[in-house]
Amino acid sequence: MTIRTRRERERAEREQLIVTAARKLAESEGWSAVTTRRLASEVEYSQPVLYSHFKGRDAIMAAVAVEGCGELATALRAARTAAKDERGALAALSRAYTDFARERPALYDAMFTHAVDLPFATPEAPAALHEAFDELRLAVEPMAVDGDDPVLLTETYWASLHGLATLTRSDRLPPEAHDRRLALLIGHFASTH
Amino acid sequence: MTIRTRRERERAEREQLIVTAARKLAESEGWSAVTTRRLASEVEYSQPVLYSHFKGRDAIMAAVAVEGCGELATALRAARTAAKDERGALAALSRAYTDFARERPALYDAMFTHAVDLPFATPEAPAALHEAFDELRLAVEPMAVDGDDPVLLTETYWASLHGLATLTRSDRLPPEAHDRRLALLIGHFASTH
DNA sequence: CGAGAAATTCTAGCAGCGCTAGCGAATCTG
DNA sequence: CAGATTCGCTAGCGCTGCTAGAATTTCTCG
Repeated sequence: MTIRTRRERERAEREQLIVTAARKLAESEGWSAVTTRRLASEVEYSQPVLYSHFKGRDAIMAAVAVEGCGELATALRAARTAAKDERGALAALSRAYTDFARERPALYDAMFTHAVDLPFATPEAPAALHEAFDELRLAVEPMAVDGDDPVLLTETYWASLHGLATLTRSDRLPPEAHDRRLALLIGHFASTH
Repeated sequence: MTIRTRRERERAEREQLIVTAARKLAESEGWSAVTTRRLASEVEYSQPVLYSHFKGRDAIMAAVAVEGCGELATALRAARTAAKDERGALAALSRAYTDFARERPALYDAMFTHAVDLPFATPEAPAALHEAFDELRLAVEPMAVDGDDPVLLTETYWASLHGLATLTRSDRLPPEAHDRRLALLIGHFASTH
């Protein structure tokens, strides 16, 4: 029994090793550099070992994405709770969100750009994902007026942040005006505050 | 001279054939199905012919993207000019934009999601791209208040539409509430109209 | 302790990818 | 019609994700 648990623990550790290596490699050289061969050599195992942990390359990306959601949630919470009023909280959270996307592009892509078969807008979605969305909701909710559905409003605001983050990072929007676009967005969503 | 022009015309026709085939293939089976071998067989030439027209696979995607921009501009113009007032124009254009992304996902990805080395936010950007952005601007501009920079406001609104389109299409936002999210967005950007 | 069973990891390989060198055929020039 | 030039082809390189089956290690039990 103890042997079984030890082996299971070692297996879990190796799985974490793989996810960490994949993430590190993606962050430093982009997802195109994360090949199964390269990743296998990085963790000092052979290729097929990866497939005993994950269904395929995409499943590894999904695991990295879930990790990223947890960190995004943490970053958003820190920004939100440090602000002194509701509008300040929304501004700080928005800044934290787009900073996260800019500074960890590979992680962000795995989470929100790359096609990945994670359940999202359902209860079965990973807890970390719900946490990140809840942080958004806590900052956006206070801006709701009269009949606004808070969840729908949060989804809409999230989409705006996501659009700004992705279009700016791919140079489809000039980066130097990012702050002013963010201010415009906040201005329109928090006009009554 | 006439021989030269004839050959140039034939070359241009073949190039268009490639772009059209690439687009068709991408729309029906996704970009992952657009391999150089498959595309070559589709146009009934050998692989290396593609490389005499385009630098590589990405350049073919870029050509498809430019075509897509032209069609998006057309769709946006039709929606905008058919509306009877400014707010209606913004609503119609927004709907047309997200419809375009939903109905032509591969085309939309080539234009705005896939990393592609097209000049975007510069004067050297393809004319079709400027046309599409101008359509957005013409609909958004009337919503600007006092000191708002119309271009920045357009960029911000575009980002919001882009975020809604991409997150909805990848099932990261529940599709059935798309209309209500769009209404919320318009409500916040056109609050004074 | 040591042989058989079971679990695990590795080697080797498949089919397909983007891309290119270099040869043969078709076309144009004088 | 011969020589030069352009053109498109065949063949191949190094890579990809993924997997079958052999080989090795680990555990079980007489």
